[in-house]
Amino acid sequence: MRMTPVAEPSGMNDLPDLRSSAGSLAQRIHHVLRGAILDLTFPPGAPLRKAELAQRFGVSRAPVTEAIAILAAEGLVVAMPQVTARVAPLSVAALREETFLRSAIEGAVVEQVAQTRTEAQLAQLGRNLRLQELLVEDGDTRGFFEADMEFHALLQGFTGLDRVSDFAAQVSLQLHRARQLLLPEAGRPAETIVEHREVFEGIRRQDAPAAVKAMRFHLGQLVPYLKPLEQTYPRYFREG
Amino acid sequence: MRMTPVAEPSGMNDLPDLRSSAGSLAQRIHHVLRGAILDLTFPPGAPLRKAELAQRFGVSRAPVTEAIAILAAEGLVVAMPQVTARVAPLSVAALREETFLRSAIEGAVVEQVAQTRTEAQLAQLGRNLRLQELLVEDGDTRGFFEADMEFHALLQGFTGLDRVSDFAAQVSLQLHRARQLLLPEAGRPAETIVEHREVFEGIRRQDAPAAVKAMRFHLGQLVPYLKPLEQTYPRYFREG
DNA sequence: ACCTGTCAACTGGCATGTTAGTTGACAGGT
DNA sequence: ACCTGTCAACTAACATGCCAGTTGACAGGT
Repeated sequence: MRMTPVAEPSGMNDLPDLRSSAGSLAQRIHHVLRGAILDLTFPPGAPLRKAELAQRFGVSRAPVTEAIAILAAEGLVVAMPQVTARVAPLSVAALREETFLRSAIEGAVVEQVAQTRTEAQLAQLGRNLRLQELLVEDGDTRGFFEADMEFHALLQGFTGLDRVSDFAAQVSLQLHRARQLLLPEAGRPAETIVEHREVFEGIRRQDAPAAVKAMRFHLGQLVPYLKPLEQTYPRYFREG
Repeated sequence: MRMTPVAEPSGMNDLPDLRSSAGSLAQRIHHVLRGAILDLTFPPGAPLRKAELAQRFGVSRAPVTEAIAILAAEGLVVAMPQVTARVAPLSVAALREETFLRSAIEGAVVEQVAQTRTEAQLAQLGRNLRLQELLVEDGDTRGFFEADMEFHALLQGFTGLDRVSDFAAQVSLQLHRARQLLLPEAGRPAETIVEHREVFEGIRRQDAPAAVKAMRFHLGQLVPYLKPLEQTYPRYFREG
């Protein structure tokens, strides 16, 4: 499997402004850094120096310390005492594990939704699918990526369990980063839509086993891309 | 369903010593506080005053601040800006959600383990089950609780995915606390062992669907106890 | 050339001071 | 009696200083 590397992040000079969002400085900084790590503005391995970040945000080191501590607990940065924290490297093993967990959770989600879905929910999913098709036709890869996430978020919301989305996201943090690198894979978006439609069909027919099977298949499709990804971006997978 | 309240935590004057375990002070404090919250030494609603904790541990407020920030991110404490952080209250809704997620994950775990289990693993599970029976006969509720957790941990370990245990634990934090309160429910341990045996049998016969069904049933058995639990310990479920 | 010990610059962990926001008691008005 | 405004004590958030551990360069020995 061959891959075209995407343009890599230039550096880390473009962080969103802190004035956005609310909460304590520490919370806002955590939010901004988290976003920067997830969209690869801060690539795996990038150092997070507290003094430097504090200066960049125009604050002291205290709130930055707190933010980094939380990121470390989430597994997005690796921090050892007395050593500069770094954005956590990707690892094929971790990505496999997340795929396993994500399949488990999202499988259970569609299993339930297939049994409880309303016509209104079905319509909402249908609209999202048509949007996905539109965006692929337009070649809007980034837009498609977001519509894709929206599809899964809709399903999670339909369970009526409002923390499920949070856990699902928490479990997919590394996958989220990996998918950024896989975005330009030509062909995948088209296949993805077919798989999404399969899930949708299962839900429409209230055929829970079929919906579960389709969802698991869909999520498993990422696995074959992982090894080549490691070949293409060895830097992001190394521990150094 | 009637319940006998367990003796409630007397206060919070008995924290483990910090000298145990390694890592930075902040990490160690996080670990100690986490344990105290999970075993209800710090009951839901208990205030976590930074200066007070700092003094108790014989450190400054900085590492305590970091530890509490992480606990807040984990959902074990609720923290609002400028307001004293408190141990997160229990909530029936949250416990239901965790049951859903835990069933999803542990269901997927036994599904895989049923297909891949070795004789050695089977023997290990068998030993654990006999230990559970012994502890119930002896009326060692606490010991049984730990053997129960060990049973689930063994299964998670058998997947060969070493982060699965962590996620499963992370997803079950509130449930862990609730189970502390349910420990003295007479009769449950005996039933629990029957349910565990059912799971074990599915795995032994390599009958994945049966093992999954048994595990889901087992985990779902907690749900009927939640409402009465809320009646018995309203203080622990209130937001105040 | 390689390995090793030393040292200086750097960086993070922790302590502490300062400030601003919150809370609860109390007084005064209705 | 109840509601409301005021105020003092408390507490968390953040800034900053200091010290100890780490790193990488360099010198000297093999």
